[in-house]
Amino acid sequence: MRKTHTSQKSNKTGKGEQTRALILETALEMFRERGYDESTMRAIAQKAGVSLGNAYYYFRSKEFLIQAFYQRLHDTHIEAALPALEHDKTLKARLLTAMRTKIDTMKPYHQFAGVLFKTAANPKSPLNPFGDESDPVRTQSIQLFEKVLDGATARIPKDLRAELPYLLWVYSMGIVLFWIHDSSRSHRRTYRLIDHTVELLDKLIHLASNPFMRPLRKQALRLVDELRDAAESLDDDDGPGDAA
Amino acid sequence: MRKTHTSQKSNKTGKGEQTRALILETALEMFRERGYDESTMRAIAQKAGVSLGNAYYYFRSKEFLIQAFYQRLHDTHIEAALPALEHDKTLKARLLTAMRTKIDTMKPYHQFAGVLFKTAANPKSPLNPFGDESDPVRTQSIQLFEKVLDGATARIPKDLRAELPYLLWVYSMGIVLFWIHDSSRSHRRTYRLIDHTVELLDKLIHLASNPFMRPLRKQALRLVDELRDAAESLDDDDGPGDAA
DNA sequence: CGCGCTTCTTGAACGCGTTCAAAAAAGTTC
DNA sequence: GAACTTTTTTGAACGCGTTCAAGAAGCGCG
Repeated sequence: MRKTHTSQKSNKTGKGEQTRALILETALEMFRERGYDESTMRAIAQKAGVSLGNAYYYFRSKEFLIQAFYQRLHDTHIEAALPALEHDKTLKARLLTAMRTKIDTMKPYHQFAGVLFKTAANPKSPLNPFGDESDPVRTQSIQLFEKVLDGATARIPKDLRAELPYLLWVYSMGIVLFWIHDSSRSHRRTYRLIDHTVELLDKLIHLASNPFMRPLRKQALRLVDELRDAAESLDDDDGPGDAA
Repeated sequence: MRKTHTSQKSNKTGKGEQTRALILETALEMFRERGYDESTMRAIAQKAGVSLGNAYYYFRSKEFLIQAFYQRLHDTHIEAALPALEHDKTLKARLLTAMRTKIDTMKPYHQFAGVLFKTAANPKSPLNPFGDESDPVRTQSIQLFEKVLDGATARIPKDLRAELPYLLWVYSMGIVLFWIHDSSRSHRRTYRLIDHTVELLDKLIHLASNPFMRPLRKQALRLVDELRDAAESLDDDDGPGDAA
């Protein structure tokens, strides 16, 4: 896996890596244009000008192609969200921006997303958002909400503040789940849902920040911790997994 | 689809219905013993002593077999929950019983359930719990929580009370989702989660019932209504669906 | 019985994701 | 260059879910 210094002879980034990138780009393009089911491995390979087996040499399964797509989608979202967030100062506004740009970004892939989350719900799938394979994307997503909170003026107790990025990420996954099922024009239902839930969340966060609510808040946060712990130990199962 | 009156000549419930039942029972048994992936349509057909095509004559796809399994599971849960509920009077105790018996019932099918909810998360799947095909099971499930609430002594405002059965059903789906991912011994993590969430829910319900909370509660309930509306109109899509 | 009609049953066939032994290409060492 | 190893590439093959044209079985009616 050592890279051959700086490949001087040509602009290649390693022969294999080039093929890998070719296949990936071809696949992503095909997903966008034809959707998931139509983008068969054979079709992708053919369009990329490689053999079927070769595609499998670089991507263990079709799901790993989706995983790459997932990452790409997230990167695009970050690029859209960060600049937009600079204008917003209140927690509510910042949350709204983060969520709206998220849906904006995903919009072109609505039909494809259905498949994405179908497989994502499978505990054994590499796309499972709580699983190991999704760790990079998940971490980055949570970091985005970290930033959403950091730039906001709201005063939030430490205990809640610590868990909030994670909680907001889970919330965002719920919104995406709704969006997948949303067949209304321009997904207006999802945008409306975002408006309403963000407003409610804003109120809830302030309510939960009230000293009066401390005991209930503590209990709820303990629960969240437990959930998170559990979500993180999905590995040691009896199943054969995907280690071919 | 008209039923041929009362079939007088024999104890058959229609020739076809017999074959259908045979295939279904064989499939359910195989699911239990071998899990989902191992129970291929070919294997099911062979074990049932019919041809492969014949299985497809009665079940449009493999997923429709799971749908039947789903219904069966629910029936078993009802049978276990109703008697047990007679001993419990408080809301907390009744909720606990309902949820614990739910997991008890599903326990033998843990590995299988993973697949079940993988496909259930697909909007196009007949197993989608919000979709039309799941209507009977969903309605019955909500009715169970209706009964859970009816037998409880807690005083709950009308608006909340009206939505609560649905909300508790959604909650129960969340628990099941957790359970699917839970690989701890005897699923103790899930049981612990139930204990904690039920206690929290109990407190939340009482908190939300406080006149003080009326405005926030109203807003939240409006949101729930909207969510429910949206969830119920998933049909008119552009996709080809499964009408083949 | 023969005829027509519906219901039921069959097995071959298709395209899919995936696997694999083997060949080709590239890299390494003398 | 030759010999060897490693990386890359290939295409046939497998088992799967699903489809379909064709036939068999059941049934009412003359």
